[in-house]
Amino acid sequence: MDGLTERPARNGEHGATRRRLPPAERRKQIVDEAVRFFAEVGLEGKTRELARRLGVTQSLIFNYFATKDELIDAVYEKVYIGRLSPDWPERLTDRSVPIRERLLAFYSEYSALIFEWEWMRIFMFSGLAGASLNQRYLEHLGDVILRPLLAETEVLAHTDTPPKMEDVWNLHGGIAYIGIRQHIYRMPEPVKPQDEIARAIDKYLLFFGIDKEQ
Amino acid sequence: MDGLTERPARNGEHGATRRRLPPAERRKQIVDEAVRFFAEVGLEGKTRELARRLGVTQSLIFNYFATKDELIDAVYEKVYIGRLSPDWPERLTDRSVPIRERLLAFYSEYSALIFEWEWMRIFMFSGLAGASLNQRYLEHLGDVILRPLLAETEVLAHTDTPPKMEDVWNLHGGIAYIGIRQHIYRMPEPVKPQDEIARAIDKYLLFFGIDKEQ
DNA sequence: AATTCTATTGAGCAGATGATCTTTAAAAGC
DNA sequence: GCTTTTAAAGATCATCTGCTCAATAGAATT
Repeated sequence: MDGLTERPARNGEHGATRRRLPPAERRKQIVDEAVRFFAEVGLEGKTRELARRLGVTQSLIFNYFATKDELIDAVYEKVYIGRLSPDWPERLTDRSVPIRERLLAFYSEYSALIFEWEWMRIFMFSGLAGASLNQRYLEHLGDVILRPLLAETEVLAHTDTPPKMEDVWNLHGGIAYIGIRQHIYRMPEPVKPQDEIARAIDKYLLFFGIDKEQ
Repeated sequence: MDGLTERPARNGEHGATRRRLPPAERRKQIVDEAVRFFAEVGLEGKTRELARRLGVTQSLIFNYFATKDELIDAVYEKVYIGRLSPDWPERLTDRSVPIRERLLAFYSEYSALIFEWEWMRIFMFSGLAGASLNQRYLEHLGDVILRPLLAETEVLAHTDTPPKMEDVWNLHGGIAYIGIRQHIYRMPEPVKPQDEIARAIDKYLLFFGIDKEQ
């Protein structure tokens, strides 16, 4: 109506208006910002607001993604891909290393990934939305991480109550909940998350009478 | 344009069109359906779709709620109010009963409440949206349930590592994660959730060397 | 410096969405 | 049975939203 609609603001970088990026670079820029943006406001965040944050026009987004769903797919891909390192199954089952050490190493690395603000929130948003990626990720996690972990526990367990898959999920859930509290419920971060993880692991091992040095 | 916009469908109840309800009753009907609806699709669910499910016109909703936010507030109120029974703090600290029994009783009742599909999802949606109700609920939970629980644990603990608030959160989180897996991530429900809760509690007590009969 | 190529903008459309207001008709009072 | 009251429907508005497309201008090539 007024001819002033959707004028892009200055680009944050260097405070100068930077136009005409190479397509691959611009595409990456859009996806990166979209990850932050959707993590903050949810997948129903509006493309005009995203464009404003990018300092470009809204129509530019549709030059790189045919539909908003396609952009969301790119966000999913960026966030989900490479999250589960393929060498963990091997390291978790390396019996030359004490189980406690293996667990500490795994959850030290893994928590650094999943306690990330963007991952945690997009994972939750996509879970609520019923995205199949979410369920597939958890199935995969169960198959390549938790099930092997159960097998390791079974080998070492000394108690008469045999370990069950649910016990591994309980260990995992108790740790994941640290991130949920922080990033979804916005509660303060524990002073030393790594210590809490270690205690959760020790609680788990003790329950099955597993010696820490084993 | 065509004069056919937004004609309400038949009301599900008795298959008959039921019109002109007493205001209090209609209001309750709207809130009840809104709870289900928003739990399913999120708080950005559209009022027209809600009206369709109710079998009424969209404008009727705004006859009972000035704005959509006001409706959402009513949903929050309905879902949050009375969730934390006021007599739990007392029962959790009743030392004439063994701690394991107290914990089992509490989490048996509490999990029945929080493992509810609607609660779990609306709690998560409102948490992601940053609703203050969410943080206030968790603060309250920490104050009246978890902190007293820590005190009880401290009294009975036999180990040299003193229990910390984070340990109680870990117990709680591991249990809450059962519901999250089921209702947010849509994974299958554990066969016997009560058994898993019992195991989580035993794990917790064992870690602090607390005798189950104590 | 002129030309070409194409990343980006500017303008706008069609349908959706929260909200308003007038009209209709179900039920209570007489 | 007629009147009054008001719950609910019907119509519509202003704005928002995903998306399209022609016009513009930045940069590489010649």
